[in-house]
Amino acid sequence: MQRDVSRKSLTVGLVDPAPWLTDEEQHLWRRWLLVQNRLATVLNDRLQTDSGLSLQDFDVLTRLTDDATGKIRITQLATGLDWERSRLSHHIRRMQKRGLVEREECPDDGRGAFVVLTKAGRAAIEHAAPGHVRTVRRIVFDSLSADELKMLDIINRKVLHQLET
Amino acid sequence: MQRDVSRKSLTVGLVDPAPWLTDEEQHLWRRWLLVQNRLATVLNDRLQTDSGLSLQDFDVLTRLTDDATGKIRITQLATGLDWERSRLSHHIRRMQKRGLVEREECPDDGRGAFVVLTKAGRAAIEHAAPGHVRTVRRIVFDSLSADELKMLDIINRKVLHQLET
DNA sequence: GAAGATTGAACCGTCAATCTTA
DNA sequence: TAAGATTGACGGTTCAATCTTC
Repeated sequence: MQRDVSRKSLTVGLVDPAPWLTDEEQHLWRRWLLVQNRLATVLNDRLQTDSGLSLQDFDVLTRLTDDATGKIRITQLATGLDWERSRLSHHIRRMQKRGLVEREECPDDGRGAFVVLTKAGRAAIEHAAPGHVRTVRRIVFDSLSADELKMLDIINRKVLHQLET
Repeated sequence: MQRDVSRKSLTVGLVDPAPWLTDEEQHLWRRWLLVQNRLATVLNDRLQTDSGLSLQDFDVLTRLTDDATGKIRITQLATGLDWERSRLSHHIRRMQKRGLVEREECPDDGRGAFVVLTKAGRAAIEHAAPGHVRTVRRIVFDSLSADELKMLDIINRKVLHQLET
């Protein structure tokens, strides 16, 4: 493989520079970043247009419908979403203002709190889900073969594992 | 494959609901989103700690070093980064305040402007690049086989293509 | 003191409006 | 009128500080 000569200047003068990415690696890497950004943007825009929800709203509401009672402890929800607690707290405040969720005190633990799905919140996700699922299906699952999907998941497991070190 | 029964409630009452994702598909999909978020977070944190640059700063500076003159027209840079022009404009202002880049008028086109790499900007990316490349190598390229990398790029091409429709 | 949660400040990204020049 | 670019307002995210309860 060819080294990327356009970046030679970055390594001049260094004794043992880290090897830069090859052209091929760099194209792969940039394309990957591009897909990540575009995917989030497209999904968000569709969802927003179709149902007035953001991808984040959708994720929160989905977790709430996962539970039969429609309510979850804040920290548990934050962990499940892989969000910081403060991020969730801010987001809940904004969703509450729009009537999608409510807060509720926790009887067991005076420090704790629940997020509760409202009727409007349930209606919102029921309205949004079919279209969103169709979009995800069309962009991801319908355009990749079973083998590709399997390999993609293996790759993601490996990268995730590497991210934890 | 099993349908995800926990989500049955979302489709009750709809005549021809879009099929929800199967359990397997949903795990794959959520893991993919998780990897995207974690990857960006980890790379950003490392870069920030090691060199005081954000991933976005790094991208901008890299594009500037790609050009031998170290300056690019705003719109061209925005296109290359796949950013909105206004986003780039805001970002350039913040980077300018930190001395990493400067603006320069365009002699050919009175409306246009260049972003120019400063000495400090060049020093910053030369300092940041080796560590960042090492991180990317470790997390992505070293942990995946040649076949997996090839497949990953094919997958990304397909998804990207699907995103354009 | 530690855990659950919220808050405010600062920064980032998007959108619509604006300004200037072609 | 359209293209290049900037701006201000607004919502989203992080970080550190805070408050309460365990």
